[in-house]
Amino acid sequence: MPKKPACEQMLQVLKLVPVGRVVSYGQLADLAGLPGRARLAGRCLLQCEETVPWHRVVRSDGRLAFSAGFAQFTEQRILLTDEGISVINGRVKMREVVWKPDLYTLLVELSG
DNA sequence: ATACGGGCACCGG
DNA sequence: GCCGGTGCCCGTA
Repeated sequence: MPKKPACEQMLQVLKLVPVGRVVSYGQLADLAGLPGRARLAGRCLLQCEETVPWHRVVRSDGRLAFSAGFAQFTEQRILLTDEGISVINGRVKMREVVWKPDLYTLLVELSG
């Protein structure tokens, strides 16, 4: 795994999250080799300039990070719904939609 | 048992 | 210090 700036590595991982699946901020950080940096993951998405599936990132308990009533909350709900992920009471059912990547495959994809 | 929602500790930038 | 696109504990229903 080549050494890269933290945000870039997390965005790399994020791009691999398949349609219809989600990851938590902490999971994204973990997979990027930055355990315990959940909030950093959120910051990366905020500052991110390229196009990434930001809507596939939610809190570890399934709640959307944005507060209900904010435009981005609605946007995320719509994007997720379009992918077949139902958002009820501002949260998704992690048991059903969380991404569980095969770590070996992930490593290969990040390397080459 | 399970879901909802409030609240606060955590940890960089 | 201050401030988050967090995590997770805990009381309720």
